[in-house]
Amino acid sequence: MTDPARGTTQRNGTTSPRYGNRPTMKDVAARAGVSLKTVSRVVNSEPGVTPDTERRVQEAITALGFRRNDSARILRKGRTASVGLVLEDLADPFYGPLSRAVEEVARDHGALLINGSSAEDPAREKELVLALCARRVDGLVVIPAGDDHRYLEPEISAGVATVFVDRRAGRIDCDAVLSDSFGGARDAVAHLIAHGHRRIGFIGDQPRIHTAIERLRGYRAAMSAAGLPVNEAWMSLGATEPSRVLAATEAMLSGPEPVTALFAGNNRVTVTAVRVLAARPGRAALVGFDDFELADLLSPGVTVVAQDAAQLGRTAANMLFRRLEGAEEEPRQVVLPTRLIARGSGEIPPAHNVAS
Amino acid sequence: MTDPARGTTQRNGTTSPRYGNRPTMKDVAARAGVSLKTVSRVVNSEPGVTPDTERRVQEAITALGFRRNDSARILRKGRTASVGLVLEDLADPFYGPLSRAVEEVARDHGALLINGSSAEDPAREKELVLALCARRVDGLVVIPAGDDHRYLEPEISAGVATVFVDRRAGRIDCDAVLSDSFGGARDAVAHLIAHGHRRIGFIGDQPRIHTAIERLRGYRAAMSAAGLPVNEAWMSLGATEPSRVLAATEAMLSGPEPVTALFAGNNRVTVTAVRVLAARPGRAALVGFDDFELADLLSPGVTVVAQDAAQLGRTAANMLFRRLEGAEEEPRQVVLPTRLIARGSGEIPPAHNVAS
DNA sequence: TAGCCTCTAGACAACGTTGTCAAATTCGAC
DNA sequence: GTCGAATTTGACAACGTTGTCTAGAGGCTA
Repeated sequence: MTDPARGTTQRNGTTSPRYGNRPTMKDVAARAGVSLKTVSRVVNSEPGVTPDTERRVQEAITALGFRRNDSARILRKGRTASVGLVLEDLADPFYGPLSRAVEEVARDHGALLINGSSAEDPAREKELVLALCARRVDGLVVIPAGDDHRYLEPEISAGVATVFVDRRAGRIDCDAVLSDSFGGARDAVAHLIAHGHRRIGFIGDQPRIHTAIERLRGYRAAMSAAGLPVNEAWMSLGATEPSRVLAATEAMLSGPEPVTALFAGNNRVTVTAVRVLAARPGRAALVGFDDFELADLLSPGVTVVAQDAAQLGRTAANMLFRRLEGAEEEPRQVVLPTRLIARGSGEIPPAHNVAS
Repeated sequence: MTDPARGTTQRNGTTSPRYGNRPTMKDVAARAGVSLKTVSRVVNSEPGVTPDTERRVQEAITALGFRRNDSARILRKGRTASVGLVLEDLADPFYGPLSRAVEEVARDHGALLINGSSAEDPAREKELVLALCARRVDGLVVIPAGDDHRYLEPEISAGVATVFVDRRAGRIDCDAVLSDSFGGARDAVAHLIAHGHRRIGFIGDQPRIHTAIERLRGYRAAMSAAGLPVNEAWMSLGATEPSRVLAATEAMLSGPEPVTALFAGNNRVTVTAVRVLAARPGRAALVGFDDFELADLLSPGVTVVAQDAAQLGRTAANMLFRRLEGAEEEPRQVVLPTRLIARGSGEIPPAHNVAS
């Protein structure tokens, strides 16, 4: 037995396919009494096959239940017709639509989507990205967890088209599609200031993450533009798990200089903040980054800076396929605008909240 | 040029890798002055290589930026270490956690996940499933859109392990992991009846979909167990897009025999129903199938029959890998229980709602 | 030093497909 | 009936990897 992939090399007939395995073009060819290449031609609808021959081949294909092995095809053709998507967590409602949008564009180009969740762990991001490269995906869409992507350089220069989404690539020059985190954050905080707030808290993601820094920058810019001082205790960057956000929120609302309004740095933080505020007496104002379903039905409705996740995905995927079709431009960074949606929670005046 | 996959066959040195393409083991071997097989041994950490040889090979690998081509490996080994997941829509918050759960199990088994959205279109489901089979995924997790899966028979008997989730397979005998749609729906409606409702509406998914039928059955069972008559106008199955659900809800609430409570057949229907009810004077009771984020923060909180999407995915993936590891049991159907979570919206008594 | 055994390394075929090229066949026109 | 062109078909190599088998180098014992 020189045959590694076969469990049993026994045969169930004369020239029929090997037992327990799928028939190949060779099997089809034998059954139809034609050559391998003719089968290939029929399977790929290539010209130059008599209707009669084609019929015989088709019959053999049906009879044997043949299906072309795309692994072999990929190896031969050098293109996998698949793109990889690495994101943080598919279960996060922000990434679902993004992933779906990438998938749709891929589908329009006849490609399948392989995705993986990094769980916000840089090591796992790298592991996933490299596994996808080993599979020779034609292109990669990456929502990075880490901040150093030099490990991707050999892959990119070997021809793996890559587009970063939502966060910039770290230490390499690469296509990216971003939301205007800075501007959006600035607008959010300006909105709170316009409604009379002077002590505003910011709870954001881990400082390793690009958007967290940008949003903090926007927060500072808005405060400074209004001539307001900023207290270190009003800014908290870290993991977005509920327990930490809860603690940070409580601390800001009850410190020596309690904030009267909160700016939440992403959808998960916002939801936790809503819970905390709902459980507290008094009402603090709140604006969140990212829109979320039902934000309008809460009371008060939650004011948010919305970014279009699907549009991010679509834009990135389109850039990717443009590159795959041979575009040789310099790496580009596209920044999509955000939109402030006022629903009430940002318009609660400070007087309602603070005793004195 | 007998070389299809290469754009240019020019070389950039003597034995260096081909221009514009990735180096192969052959290139590494040439550079390290060893044979192909030795490189393979190093790459796969096989024993029988001197430390010195190994070092030379590693150096060549690093210098050339070699990464093993998994397409070739897959072809040779006969296993792709990937599983396919076909679902309805990755952007739906119900499927995100499910997909993530499948991914985690796959990851534990060293496999990647390829997913595709059927958009609830049976033709597209079939197309996707067969594309995945052509890629020779080791296994398939399918949330079916169609109701006839005989097209999968040759694939399954050729060895593609397959598990259906959330909905039963149509016209074939296959592993499946389901939620107790019947029981959950019965509980939901019984809850409404217990709070005094006698005219209850049901808005569900398209009747082609297994869960829609089961939930309708549960609705009827609860009504009939309470000795309540059922009016055809109180039941509406169809697409879950907001416009239809809105129309159906309005019709039930304002017909000649208006309902005083609604049972919504899935998360999307529930959310639309919440919107409709919020915009109307008077309060109708509501229970939804599927839990959703923030259901507890609405006023009133939305009572739901919760199913654990992640658990569905995890269970299915585990069944899949058990099969892949050689389990030869009969096809099994696992039914996971649902849980009624009372939050208030189901406890609104009919008197509050109807004028007379 | 012969004989045997172990360990390292390489030659070669195979996985299932597609591109190239050449052979065989058909057809029409002279 | 012959020639040339067009059409259909097939033989073969190649994609990049891994499994098998064998050759050689080196160590040990007698």
